[in-house]
Amino acid sequence: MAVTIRDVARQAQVSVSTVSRALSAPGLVKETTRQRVLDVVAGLGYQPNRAARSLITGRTGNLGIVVPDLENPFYPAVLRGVQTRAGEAGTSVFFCDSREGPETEAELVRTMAAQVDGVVLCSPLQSDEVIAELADLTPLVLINRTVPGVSSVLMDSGSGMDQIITHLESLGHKDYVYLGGPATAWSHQRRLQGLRDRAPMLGPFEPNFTGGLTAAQEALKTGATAFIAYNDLMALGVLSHLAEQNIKVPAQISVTGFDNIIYAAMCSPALTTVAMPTEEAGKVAVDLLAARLEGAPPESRELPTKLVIRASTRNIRC
Amino acid sequence: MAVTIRDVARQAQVSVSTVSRALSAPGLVKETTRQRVLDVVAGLGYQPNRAARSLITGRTGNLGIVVPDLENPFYPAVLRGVQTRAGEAGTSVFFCDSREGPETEAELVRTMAAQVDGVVLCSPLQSDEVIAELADLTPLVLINRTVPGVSSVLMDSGSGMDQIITHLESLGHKDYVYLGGPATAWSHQRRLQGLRDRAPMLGPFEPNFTGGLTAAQEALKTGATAFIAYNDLMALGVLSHLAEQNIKVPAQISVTGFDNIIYAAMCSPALTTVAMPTEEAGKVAVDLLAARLEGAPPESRELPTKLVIRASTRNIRC
DNA sequence: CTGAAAGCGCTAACAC
DNA sequence: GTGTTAGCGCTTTCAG
Repeated sequence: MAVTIRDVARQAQVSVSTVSRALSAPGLVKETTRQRVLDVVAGLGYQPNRAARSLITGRTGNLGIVVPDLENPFYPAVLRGVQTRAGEAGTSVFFCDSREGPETEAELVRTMAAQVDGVVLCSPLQSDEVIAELADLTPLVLINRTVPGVSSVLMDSGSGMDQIITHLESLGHKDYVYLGGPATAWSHQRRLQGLRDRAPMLGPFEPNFTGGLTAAQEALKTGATAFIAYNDLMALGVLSHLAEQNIKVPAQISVTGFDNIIYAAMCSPALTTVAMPTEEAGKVAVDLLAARLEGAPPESRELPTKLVIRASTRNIRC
Repeated sequence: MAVTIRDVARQAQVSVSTVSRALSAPGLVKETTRQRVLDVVAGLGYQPNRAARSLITGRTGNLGIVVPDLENPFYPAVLRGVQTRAGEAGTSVFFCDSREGPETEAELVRTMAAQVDGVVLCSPLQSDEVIAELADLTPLVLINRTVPGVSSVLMDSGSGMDQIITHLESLGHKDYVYLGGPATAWSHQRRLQGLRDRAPMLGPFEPNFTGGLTAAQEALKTGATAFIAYNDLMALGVLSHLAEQNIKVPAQISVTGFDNIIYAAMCSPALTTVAMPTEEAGKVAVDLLAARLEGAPPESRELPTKLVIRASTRNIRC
């Protein structure tokens, strides 16, 4: 059997409560005794039993995150941020991939709720009602989605779209088209708002490579000189289809994405895209969750985005 | 406060032990009472408190996985497999990214050990000794690594290398070079074995895009007609460098990778590579872990790999 | 087949 | 400052 708090107490010649206090409320115990306890703890390699602790405190010291698609590098990046910040606080993170399934998403949160102190929900596809219900079950922080009364961290998609269009127009493009993502995705709606009817929207398409393949076909029919993809994965699909059709990017058509996933810099031509503060968003989400656990009211934070100009966009006159 | 087993017992007019049995040892209770209990459970929405349960059983019902680099799509794929199989068993999974840091890796396993029933360790860079020590701490399953006395699931890298070379030679290549990965990586060693000195090795290089950039530079000096990259990420870097140098792939040089990450099909030219049964490996790892928990001895399983021929390799005479 | 009771390891009143 | 004690919610003997 593992070493328990009693073993430590016995060897340090104090009571179990003193050991407990020395460990979790250092201020309440005399420095010398505390040191003695700590020495014994180190000597015995004592590790408090989390189950016992959480049984009594009601806290698990864990947090959960559910993402819609781990194959989209956008989410691993968020995950890293969450892990980093959570790790600093000694919190472990449960992870789940909902595979773009709204019901799965809700189900996963419900399952997690029982064993975490709170969950981070990335780009949920659920209705506001369901999300509000989930937030009722466990402290919730949304990423890229707002629901009244629920904390969230947003990445400014609207401004990102604005930056893309400004860039495109500065290159002389007048005829561009937006290749839309899932209608229920908050990011998509925000990008649409940023578009302000300055370009027609096609779609919705699946927010992945395959979706981009399809989107490119439709977009070609419009005669537009620039394609604005909902995200990088889709843009990669667009690039691939255009390459296959022997259409030169950016000579004939300019293409932009969203997210700045690592492959955006690796493909050719390298993709002009909007960088999202993914890792930062993960960290902020953990902070917001921590605040909620301390009793703070729900809060929303919006992080800035920034256009990254690479090789997939070019002056129309060239 | 949440509903407890006592609430259920009271309402179902049975003792708590009967409720407990109805839930976790259905055979020990009369069918009719069991049904009554189950009805009450459903009605009240009772969920057993995991902390209390694990305090007494010593099991957490969780498992952990640590991967070296979540940005390499290879690992999200493994993660998915793990999640899928674990989910079927009602097990949750803790996740951690060691960012290619051997000490971090060990530290993460130690931290996890306290709160999981076992951990899956992907492509560890640690020494056999450290891994054996970790395996002593908690049931361990290795992916892409063998250590005596520890369960592992392997993907047949040697055969993959063999398939690549056979393919290359069938295309008339005689002069090819292997761009090596981290010397401590088991996969790298296995690939080297598969090479059987039929080609020189360069490197080691970092197993990522940047590493590929560097590797391509060195490889070009050799005058080889085909570059075999340690993995796809590296191959992507190679492709990128060659494109930049205006060297045509596969017309002038053929390039192959390993892993068949999703981007291998998305880049241009699409990459000839060795498909790894990543998701399957994740599932098998969970199975092996479950077996160990049941008291089975350590076991190793090797999964087959398969060459996927795409557009980055071509007959040397074309 | 079912119930009573004894803890699992820890924290948090409550005393001193 | 420190010790004593009563549980947290559950499983598991042990009786019946």
